[in-house]
Amino acid sequence: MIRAKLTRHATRFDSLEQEVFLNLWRTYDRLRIQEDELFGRFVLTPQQYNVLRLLKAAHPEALPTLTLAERLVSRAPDITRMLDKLEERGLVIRERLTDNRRVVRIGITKSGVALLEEIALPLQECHARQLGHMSAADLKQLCALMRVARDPHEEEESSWL
Amino acid sequence: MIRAKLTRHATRFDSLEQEVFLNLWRTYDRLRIQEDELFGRFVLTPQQYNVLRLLKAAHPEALPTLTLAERLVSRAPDITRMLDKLEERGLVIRERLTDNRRVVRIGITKSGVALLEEIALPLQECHARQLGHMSAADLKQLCALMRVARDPHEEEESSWL
DNA sequence: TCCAAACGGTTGTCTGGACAACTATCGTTT
DNA sequence: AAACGATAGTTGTCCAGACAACCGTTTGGA
Repeated sequence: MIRAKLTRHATRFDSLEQEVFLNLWRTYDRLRIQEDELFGRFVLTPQQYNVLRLLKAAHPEALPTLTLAERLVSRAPDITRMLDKLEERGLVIRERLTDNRRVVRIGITKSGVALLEEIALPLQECHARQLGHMSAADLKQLCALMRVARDPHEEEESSWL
Repeated sequence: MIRAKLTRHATRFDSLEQEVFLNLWRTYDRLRIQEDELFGRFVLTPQQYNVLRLLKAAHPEALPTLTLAERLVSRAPDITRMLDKLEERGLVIRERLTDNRRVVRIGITKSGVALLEEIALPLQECHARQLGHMSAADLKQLCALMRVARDPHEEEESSWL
């Protein structure tokens, strides 16, 4: 019996940790397909949506470029060009401060907010399709376990959410 | 009290489902940074490593290109070019079957196997760094919950692992 | 037996992500 | 006040991921 268990892990995964990571990757990938399809309809990448979401949360404040980049769910070395595209579409505005001309503050525009509102409902439906089959208790526990999992990999209280 | 709870979710997430998905994304991203660094040292992407892993598991059998693509953790429309690169480096070989000339079978080479063996130990260390702080029980539960989460999004028994 | 559809991969092309090198601005030192 | 380093973004360049169009091969009828 012990043998059987060992064999199972030995053949498919090198370790329990690897199993978790591959499960995480797979799960993320499967769920992401849904999101991609949704955001694709609005010509947005998930990261771009995240930028807008954060800016709306900060609204009517504007955020410095790099502060914004730090708060994103996923790392974004490409933040400048992402903002270029959002600015071209009139979803955000850049303003260079007068007291410190190095800083560029980013704010969400009216049409940015409008786009978010347009997305809100279909996004909720998307979330329901993704995870609607799970109980609230399971969802909470899943959150909790993932928080434990990545805890050592977060620098002190980074506010990515 | 109820108000406070509602407010918390209302401001940061639109729903519990969204919270789970963003947690998943974030957790995947944080842990992936470690893997990327590791595979980068061997000039491999995680997907390329996955290809080699699957081929080694199938060894000495060879797998048709698209069968291989299906089994990958993450979707790979780019499978041809990925295999091009692995072939150039002599890590895999392609052979066109004589009885059905449409099919290209992919096999891992000796030096492919050798590379995997070289990676094995540092990879284990990487996994330990990623998730070594969690108990086996928590890891198992995390796996179980993720399996439930993506269950409806898997076509019948896809063998990605 | 000949043609259309299906299969199995490949290629063209575009976009996004990654890292490093660079510019402009500011604060501080001497 | 010139010079150094630190800060805040930007740009150059390359590679991976995505989708669609394509090509050679096989198969299953008419």
